[in-house]
Amino acid sequence: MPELPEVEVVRSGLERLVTGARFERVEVLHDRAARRHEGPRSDLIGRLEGHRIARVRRRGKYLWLDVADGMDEADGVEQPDCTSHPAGDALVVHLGMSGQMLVDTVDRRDDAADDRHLRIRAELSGGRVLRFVDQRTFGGWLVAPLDPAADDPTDTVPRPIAHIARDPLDPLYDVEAIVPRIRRRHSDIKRVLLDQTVVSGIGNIYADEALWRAGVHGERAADGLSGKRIRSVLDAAREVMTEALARGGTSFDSLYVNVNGESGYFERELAVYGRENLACRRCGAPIRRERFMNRSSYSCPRCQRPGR
DNA sequence: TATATCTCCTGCGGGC
DNA sequence: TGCCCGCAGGAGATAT
Repeated sequence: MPELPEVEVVRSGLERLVTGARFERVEVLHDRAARRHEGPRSDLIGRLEGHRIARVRRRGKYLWLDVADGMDEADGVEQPDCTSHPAGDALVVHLGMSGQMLVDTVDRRDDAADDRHLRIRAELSGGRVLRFVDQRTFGGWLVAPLDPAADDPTDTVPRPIAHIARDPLDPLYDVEAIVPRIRRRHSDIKRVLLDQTVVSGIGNIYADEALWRAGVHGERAADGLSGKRIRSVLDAAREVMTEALARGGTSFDSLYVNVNGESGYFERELAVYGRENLACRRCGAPIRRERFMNRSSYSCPRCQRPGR
């Protein structure tokens, strides 16, 4: 279940392996993988083939590849300036529940399990192959124009994700501006944390972990919490995701892997998520699992009081 | 306008 | 062994 740390691990891997490469051949093997692209799959393919990957960027759980005209290093031709913000298109990728972006060399033989769930395959210059593998097909690719960011005209963001808020690891993340926004919401604090238009990158796992660290129950009303409490929740979210990123992300199974197909190790350090009936690492009380928003929420009944 | 709920999807595990 | 059902959950669509 890729959340911000897992997506950042993938982004940094892609940045290292595919920046500067050119899309030579793109195959969309499953329509659902391109369902959010406006236009037929041929349009998506046409806007990638022959174009070069200038940068790999991320906001929250979305990552995108700036695609620019121009030749790559192998062509021996001068490249355009990648440090500016190129107007043009971006390949936007969302991993959904089970998406993987795998980078291999052309001569690697795909194994059967990957073949079964291979949704998009892209041959790149330099002999690499970028494969989008997605078992549950919640993820996908789309190509869209880059627009100036609303809060920074010198920055750009793909148009379909302009509504996504900056995440806690973003240099322009402004916690002081977010706290009053959250305090105006008449909704459960966990529901607000999962709203990607308020703060992005937080999913079910890290929401539970952040709330546990801050000692706040997820069903507390956001507009009933003090600014200090909300700030402590947001700070806890940033801390836990920073720690998870340092350990390569959280993996429960083979569904989340980096670009080399390797898993992260943060699952071992989760305090509440997936630990039903196990002792709270802080007070020893058994961790409780409850249904919330049609999914599971984990909390400590002693450290996190639901309030009145 | 704000908030809540539904829907999509596939593989796994448990129960029968 | 095979079938059925619940579960996992991000985010857009739809309902209230």
